[in-house]
Amino acid sequence: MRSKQPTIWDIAIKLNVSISTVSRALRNAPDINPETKKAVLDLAHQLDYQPNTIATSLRKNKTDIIGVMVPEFVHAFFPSIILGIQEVANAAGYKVMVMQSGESLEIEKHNLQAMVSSRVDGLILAITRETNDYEHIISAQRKGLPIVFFNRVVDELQGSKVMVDDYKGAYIAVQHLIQTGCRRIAHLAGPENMTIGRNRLNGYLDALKAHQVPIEDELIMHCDFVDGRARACTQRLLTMENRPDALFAVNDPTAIEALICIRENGLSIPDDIALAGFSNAPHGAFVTPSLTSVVQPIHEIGGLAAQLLLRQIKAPQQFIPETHVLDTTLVIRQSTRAKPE
Amino acid sequence: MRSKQPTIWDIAIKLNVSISTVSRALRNAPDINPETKKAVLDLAHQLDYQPNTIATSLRKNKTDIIGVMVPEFVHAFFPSIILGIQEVANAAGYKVMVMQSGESLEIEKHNLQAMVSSRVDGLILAITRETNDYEHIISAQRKGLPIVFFNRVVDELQGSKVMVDDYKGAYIAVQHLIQTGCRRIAHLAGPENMTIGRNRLNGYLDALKAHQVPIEDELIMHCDFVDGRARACTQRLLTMENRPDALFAVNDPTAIEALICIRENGLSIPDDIALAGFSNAPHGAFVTPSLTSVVQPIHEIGGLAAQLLLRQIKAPQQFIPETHVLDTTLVIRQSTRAKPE
DNA sequence: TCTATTTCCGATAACGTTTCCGGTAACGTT
DNA sequence: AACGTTACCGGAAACGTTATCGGAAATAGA
Repeated sequence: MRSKQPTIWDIAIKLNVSISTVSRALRNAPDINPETKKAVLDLAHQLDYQPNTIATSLRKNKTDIIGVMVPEFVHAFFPSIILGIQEVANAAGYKVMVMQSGESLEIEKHNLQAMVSSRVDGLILAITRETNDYEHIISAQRKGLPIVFFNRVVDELQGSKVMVDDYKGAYIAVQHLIQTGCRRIAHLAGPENMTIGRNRLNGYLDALKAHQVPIEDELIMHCDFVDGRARACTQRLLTMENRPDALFAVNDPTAIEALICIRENGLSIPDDIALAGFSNAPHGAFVTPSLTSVVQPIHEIGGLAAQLLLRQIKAPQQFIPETHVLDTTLVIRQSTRAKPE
Repeated sequence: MRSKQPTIWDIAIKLNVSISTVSRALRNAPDINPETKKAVLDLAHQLDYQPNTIATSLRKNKTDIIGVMVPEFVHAFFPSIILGIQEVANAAGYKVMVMQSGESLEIEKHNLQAMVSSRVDGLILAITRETNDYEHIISAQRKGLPIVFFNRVVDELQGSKVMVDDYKGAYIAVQHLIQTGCRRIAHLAGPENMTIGRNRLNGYLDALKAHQVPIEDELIMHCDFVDGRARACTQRLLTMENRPDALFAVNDPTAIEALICIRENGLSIPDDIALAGFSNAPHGAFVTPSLTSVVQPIHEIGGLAAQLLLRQIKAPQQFIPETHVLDTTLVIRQSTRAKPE
């Protein structure tokens, strides 16, 4: 029963002109009589004609679609970034196709293939936490697919990258913990193969060194963004003979898991244990105690990534990869002690 | 510099066979010599050949893509549903294209056009809060596009619908407030043109009636899902001469706005004012006090919607629209008083 | 009046697939 | 020896556009 959609053929026949003329009218080409153009447009509107972008894409060899793949989007972080991407992409006449890898390398590979097969004009990508083999990505790049990486960035891949100053963010967060009197500061860390994890760890380490706080390896727990692991790690930390008096979490979801665990153990924040996160979302403001966190310009990340990608799409030959590092700042809330003066 | 991607032509020439043969090999058709098939597949793999789905879509007149449009996805509600959609869609060999309307009718229209133009095989849609004209949707349906509606559902449109038992959810939430001693219960309501808003309002009203609690019109505030309005409404309620002793919010984001407002006014929850929401997300568990809320089977909504859509796609002629109403239950947390015995 | 230019339009070949319709060769059956 | 079957393959049309090319008519320039 599916009624077929009208094509330029239908319009051409009804108006007794050629499909060339119809095509010209629809994509307002210069050499056409204003009257016939109007006739075509009127009929098109009357038939509720919608151009078949598939045919156009095949012919023009471009889809005007940019793909976005993120590990997940149930936390607000990636959705907010996608918002930023969509704004600049739509403004430039591009559509956005969103996929999620679910933190699975296999799905990432599969989705990437699908993107390549659908001939997206470019891709904005945050890799999986388990992505340690980059052949599928490099293969796509070899095919000429422009890719911009963000958030989860890795040295082995080349291409434009958008990241934030993870090192500085971690440094100032840990410094703040030290300055408010904490001495045994644990770190719920991210994956070490990713720049984001390494930089935050380094910021943590250097802040400790700079303030002559001894580094203890058993206080560094790798949670690696996997759900539930932060809770287990926190539990281990809390039952140590010499309990830490502060936690610095690699991101907010990790911090919130820790917060719940601490609360369940009947300890108070920040009196027994202070807690700082790395902001993925505005939600940290709503938990109690509200979360001290490093904030990053989320919206800007998406917009910038899209801009870089569009630039590369439009001039692929003279394009030189750029790495942008956006600034981070600390927002002090209730989960850390007030600065003593 | 963009290297062109290999086509079945390249394979055919290198192997000295026709493109028909290559095509047969790639989509393992029956009548082909196993040896030539192997040769084709080997070369395809070696060239890293990826079929051009655009050409396939044009030829086969279907894209194997289902579109999803939601009002927003920075809150966890819609992303969770999309997760459910993706699972069943991917399992059935479909890709999912996600768009958001940003609660704007204009963007909804534009995106819908884009979906129609890209010839998605079907659409799962939650309309905007300001969508009161349905011509664009009906027009798409006339073109034969199968559409399944969810969450934001409206009587004027026909097609399969997936919703939850809003009436019952609201009823039991308000009943619980009454049974824990609340007498002046305000409602932060949703838009009245949407079934979801009406049903929750009716549940609220009927619960009051059933327990002989007088209905006061000035306690019903229409926040209509717009950011910030719940806060203003709550503020108005709190400064009334005769302050309500409970709030029932149409959803959790609304409830959380109210919670913050109440907290800022120095009032305590649930002692001064009890608060209940309608669960869009698991986040209600993390705020303090944790939020009493009506829970709905979020994941199931997406999966069911996708199933209904796929069924309609595969047998459009003998398809009869179905409306599914999923069950809701109440989770009692700290934002309402404990049941008195 | 004749040529040169402009204005508008049609025919047609692509784009990369799938699919229908044949066609050849090898084989088995009478 | 003639025929029907089978197994495999190629040709070519089609999907709905865009873009190139050339041609006819109208206009301009001399």
